[in-house]
Amino acid sequence: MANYENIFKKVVAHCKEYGYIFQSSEIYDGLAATYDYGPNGVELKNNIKNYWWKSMVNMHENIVGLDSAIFMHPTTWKASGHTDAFNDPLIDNKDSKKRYRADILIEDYIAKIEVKIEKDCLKASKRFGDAFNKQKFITTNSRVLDRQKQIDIINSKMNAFLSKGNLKDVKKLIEELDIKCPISGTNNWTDVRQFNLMFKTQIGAASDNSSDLYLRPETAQGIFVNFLNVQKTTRMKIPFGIAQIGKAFRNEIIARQFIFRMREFEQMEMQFFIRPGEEIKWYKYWKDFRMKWHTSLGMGEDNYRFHDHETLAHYANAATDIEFKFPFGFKELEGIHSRTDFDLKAHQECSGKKLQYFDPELEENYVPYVLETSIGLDRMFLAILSSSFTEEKLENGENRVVLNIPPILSPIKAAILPLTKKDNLPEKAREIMKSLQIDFNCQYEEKDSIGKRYRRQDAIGTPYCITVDHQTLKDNTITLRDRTSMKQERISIEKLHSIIAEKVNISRYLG
RNA sequence: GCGAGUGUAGCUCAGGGGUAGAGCAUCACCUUGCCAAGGUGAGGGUCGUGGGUCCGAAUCCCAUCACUCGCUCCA
Repeated sequence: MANYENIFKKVVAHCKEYGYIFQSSEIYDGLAATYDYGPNGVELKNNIKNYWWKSMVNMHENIVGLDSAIFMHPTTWKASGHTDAFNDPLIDNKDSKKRYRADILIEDYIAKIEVKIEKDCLKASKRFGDAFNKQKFITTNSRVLDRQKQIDIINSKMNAFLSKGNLKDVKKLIEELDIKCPISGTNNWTDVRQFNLMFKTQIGAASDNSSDLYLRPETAQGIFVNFLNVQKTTRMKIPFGIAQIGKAFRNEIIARQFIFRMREFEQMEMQFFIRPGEEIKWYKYWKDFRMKWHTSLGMGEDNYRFHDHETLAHYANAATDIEFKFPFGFKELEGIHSRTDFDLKAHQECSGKKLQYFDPELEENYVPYVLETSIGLDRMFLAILSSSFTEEKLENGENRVVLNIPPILSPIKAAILPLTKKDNLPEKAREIMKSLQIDFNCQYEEKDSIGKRYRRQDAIGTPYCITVDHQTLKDNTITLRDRTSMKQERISIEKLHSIIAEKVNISRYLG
């Protein structure tokens, strides 16, 4: 485990040293869990986006793209359930230092009373034997009725306090019920505090007549509210999908582990609209398809696994995660959720606009069901970097650090290196650079020894190094060095373009 | 928010009351020319910030800020 942490630290340091990721606002001591993508980072990120977009949008006739705004009408979040579900009242026990959701503490207390009722029933059924009628017992037995009354009172009090945001009374209720911390066994509680997991901001420059807005906590809702716009303008027929890449914001209580969990992050989402009743078929299809996308990159099939959810979110009836083996263990990389018609129905109710589809085959109107695939772009970035980071011991005893990034995703595809700075080699090298850079991101370097330049390119994951030497001037050949094997091959300049193109050709991966 | 740890050069770190250090990196010149480490020279730091103790603080004390890790949350 210590070794894993070590590798993770090295990856983080490597990201900074080679221009992949910087701490945000570093000159002001940084901002917690916020990071900037440097020159190589932004290239890798764009390449990941492109690889996803190609596979999801361009290669599916029935999936189209969208880029919806980060600002949305506040009612959106009412409809999606985020305004309620993203608001957690939290309370700490001062003795055990444990933090709990205040409402769950109370609910657990209620659950205990319910267990008592069950026990009463059990006892009674033994006593009455076959004549026992549970329904009748519950509605008539005075002890059960008392317990039920207690539950109802607690529930209504809690709901009243929570909906009014009356946190002091929530604490009072916990104290009245003498709810104790399961760890410390004491009722030494802090005040209840509200954690709003959505970022709030205002629209309108004058603060007195501005209205509250939220930064979107997921991109999906922009797709749902545009469902009809997209369907009508593209004349899509169900089943069809809408894909979107964009930033989302969550005020996580803790945001840690480098770019794995940030408050500002980027998602690549696709919502697939289907006939009600066909969700399991499509759930299976997308599970399979998305896993194939991941393994197509060749980063090792053992590094991925599914984690099916047992408890489901308020909108889902089936859910799985694709987990990746990060340096700190298997963690969620992508989610595939069967979201039923929860979202569209909720928007239909909140907006008063019909969000239905007329199915010509079935000759009926319905609110489509939705199958979602949602992958964290930053997590994908971290997955690629942490799995491609390699420290090697070479035969001559030297160490080499190389990023074995899948070539199609590498920020730089080829480095063009004149062996020396003289004898017209730089001019020749720049000539080659010109012929390649329109199709491939290339880098020219003439500083330092050739070995040093190779290692620098290894460290940023450049798949090919092209070295121009004196022989090049005579016969138009160069040496082509492969990043992973370090093998060199003498080839003619005319062949260069097709060799690189073959290596980074997307159909090699997704074909 | 609580607990622990860390802040010294671009990076990795040493120094623990008496003139601010090393390696790597950077820049210049020379040398070499296919796998990071040749030579000479140069630049770069109010030792996270503020206060205190002291003749004197990077060093001791107090406060504060930031980051890292752990706990609570995670659609």
